[in-house]
Amino acid sequence: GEDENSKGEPDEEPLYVNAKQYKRILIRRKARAKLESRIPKERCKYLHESRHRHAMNRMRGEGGRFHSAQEKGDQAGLDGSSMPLAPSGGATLSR
Amino acid sequence: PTIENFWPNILSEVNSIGQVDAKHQVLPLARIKKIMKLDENAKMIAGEAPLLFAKACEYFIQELTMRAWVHTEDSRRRTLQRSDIAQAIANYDQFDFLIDIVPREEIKPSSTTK
Amino acid sequence: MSNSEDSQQYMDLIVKEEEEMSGDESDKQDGHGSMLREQDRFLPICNIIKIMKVPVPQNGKIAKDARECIQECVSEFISFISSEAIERSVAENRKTVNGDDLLVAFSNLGFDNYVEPLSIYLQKYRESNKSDRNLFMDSNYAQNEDGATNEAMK
DNA sequence: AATGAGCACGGTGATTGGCTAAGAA
DNA sequence: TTCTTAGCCAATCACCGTGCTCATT
Repeated sequence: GEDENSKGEPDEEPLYVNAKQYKRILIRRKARAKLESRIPKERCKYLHESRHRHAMNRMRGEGGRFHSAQEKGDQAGLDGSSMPLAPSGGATLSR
Repeated sequence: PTIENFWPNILSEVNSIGQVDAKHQVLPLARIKKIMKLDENAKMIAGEAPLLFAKACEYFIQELTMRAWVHTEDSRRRTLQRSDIAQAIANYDQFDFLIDIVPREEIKPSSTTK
Repeated sequence: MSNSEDSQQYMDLIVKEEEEMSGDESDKQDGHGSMLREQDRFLPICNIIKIMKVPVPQNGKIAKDARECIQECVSEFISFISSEAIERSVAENRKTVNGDDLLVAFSNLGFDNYVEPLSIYLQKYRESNKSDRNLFMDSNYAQNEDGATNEAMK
């Protein structure tokens, strides 16, 4: 059952853990504390600047998905060679 | 696919393996070794150690995810979230070593800790 | 006559120091020791997701928080077991942590379920390596099934 | 002899964001 | 109901694996 401490402050109740792991948990706590200063406090938005730029510059379909290489330069208007992609009409999404 | 069948299935799975393909692993061995090397007491590491960890991590991820998904279904959701993992850790004493990584306070739903 | 053209050289070197920083703003180095990146502390998130999807039904989703949570748990899992295994190898005056140290560590820390599958996996890995070596070395001598080396060689 | 650390190199799969349905609230 | 968010695509390039030398046992 619950054991309420005589003090009106629920500071820390005894937390029981796996007896086989208890000692190692304490050792790991100290090891992580030593590395704490080298660990950034929060996760960054992306890992690599180059891959971020790559994703931003990539060709995208109508639904925001990445699309096969069509042309890198977004300036269209060369001669009207037909592209076998994007048949007009119909539904846009499919699972 | 239930929890009581998990380890028996793993056992029959390893038994059916013919030759161990150390080449194409799901988890990169170099990264596992790097994490091991973060320990200041680590000096030399045998080549079989990262390979064993690669398999062990697969089992660990699957079991933890499976036990967390139970709580996802209990809450009638279709998306596994962090609180489900916190619940799974709190309900299995083999996961006690994660008590600092995912503290007990993170358990959102109404349920008395036992 | 003193000159003043040297400074250009330093400029080039400094410019050449093109470092890619992942974060947007200000974390470069803190105190003593280089900052650890996520690539050094965690396994790739994409591989983690692949494994997580195995026990989850096909139409199930996985939140971003949950992925990163598992990612952190796996790193602690490795460090936790490693710490025990390394201590055992040091206690036996060995500099190298081997697979058997890990198996003992799994057992001592209460991961009894892991021991048997990993033992079988380790055994199969070792005999796979031996058979590969025997084939490449010299195919003059026949090999034994149980892996015991022929002792009648002189 | 056997085996791992530390390097350089080349091949390759992890990384990556916009849109919108799926679903948490 | 409202509004947050995870899956969906595939091309680059950082990193993983490999093969070498050298050290240790």
